[in-house]
Amino acid sequence: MAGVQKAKSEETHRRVLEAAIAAVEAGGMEAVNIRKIAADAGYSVGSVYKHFEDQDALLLAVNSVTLGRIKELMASKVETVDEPLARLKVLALAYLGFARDNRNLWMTLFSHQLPEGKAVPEWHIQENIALLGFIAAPLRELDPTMQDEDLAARTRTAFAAVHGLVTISLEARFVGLSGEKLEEEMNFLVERLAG
Amino acid sequence: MAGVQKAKSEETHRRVLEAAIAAVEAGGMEAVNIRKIAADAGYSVGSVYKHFEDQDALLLAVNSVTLGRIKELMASKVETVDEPLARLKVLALAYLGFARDNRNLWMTLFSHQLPEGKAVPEWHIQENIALLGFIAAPLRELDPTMQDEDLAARTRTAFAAVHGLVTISLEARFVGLSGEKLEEEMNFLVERLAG
DNA sequence: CTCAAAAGTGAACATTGTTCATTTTTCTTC
DNA sequence: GAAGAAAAATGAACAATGTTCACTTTTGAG
Repeated sequence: MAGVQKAKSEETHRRVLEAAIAAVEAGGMEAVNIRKIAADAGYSVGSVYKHFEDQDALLLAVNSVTLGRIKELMASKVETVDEPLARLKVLALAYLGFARDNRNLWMTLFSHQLPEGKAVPEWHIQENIALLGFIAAPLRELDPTMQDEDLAARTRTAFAAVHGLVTISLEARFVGLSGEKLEEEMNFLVERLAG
Repeated sequence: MAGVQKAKSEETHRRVLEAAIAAVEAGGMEAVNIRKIAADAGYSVGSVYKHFEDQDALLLAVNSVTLGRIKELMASKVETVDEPLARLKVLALAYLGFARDNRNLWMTLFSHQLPEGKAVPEWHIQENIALLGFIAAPLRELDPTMQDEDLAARTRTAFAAVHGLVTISLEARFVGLSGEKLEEEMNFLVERLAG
């Protein structure tokens, strides 16, 4: 009759996290209200704190899931294209597509900030850096002679540029480009940077 | 003996806004606590609300000042360089420099989000778009044959790419490039996009 | 069966954005 | 200058929400 505690603990963790993800999807970061999350998941407020140290930790967990989804999406795209430059374009468009289709998750991923003094945990930094691998590989293929250090810098630059275009396109403060035109600009950007 | 009301009103507005700017500079967006702002400015909470509809409006005012400073900085740089490509590089590095030197103001400018349903006021959108003019001009010089519509899109793309590089470099979640290497990448980015 | 540990609860507290009835100051009119 | 209206300023009170913790219930081990 052993294992009930473990199963219960895991289910609670999962259901709380799922409720938090659903809340973010529905209403963005601001919608993560501990009382609401607890009620949605079917527990009391106290139980949430048994599984997540505080609201920031919960949001970090949500962001970790989001990053996982992005990584999964990119992994599925990588296999479909051989030619390095074309692959980079597909990756960039996939990243853009994810942001468009999952606006709230994506914005939470990048706008949630830990309070001053609290450092981003190393495992989460690694999750982010892992994404860069998808970009580094084709860049390496395009220029095998590049030094490792330069490749690393160039990879970050390429990612950052694409990320910026996605960011600005979603910003209400700028009148973003929409639809096809945006995708054209994305292709232009990748071609100029990597071509 | 007239004009006292106007002067008082203006001074209160100014001092509240100054306190809010100081708070953001010192501790970021989260440091904007109405009670603290009121105390710092030397007024009661109620007075803050006589001049700013709510916290979002106050932050919007702070962001407007920040944008003004960025604009001023860019305007001062534009005059120093004739050659279009070099001017773009100077502008990009100035933008990066501002973000580094005014991290909290810069991050507040781009991470403060209005609650769902509240639209960014048109005057603030215009303030943002005004920045693009600095970029559009040299791009036009570099390619006078470009269609207006294409120039507008290319301008946004160039700005977005630079903005992305700045963003990522400030993100704790990524291990950003630092110092000289970052400036090298910025120059590379501008050259590839506009050169 | 008994007791310790883990899971779960929810009242209570602290912080903070916001409102509004009230007071104080300034302006206008006579 | 006096009186009333309008504006400026106040701060207590309310509501929402993150967090804690003493307590109850459930599970596991001996």
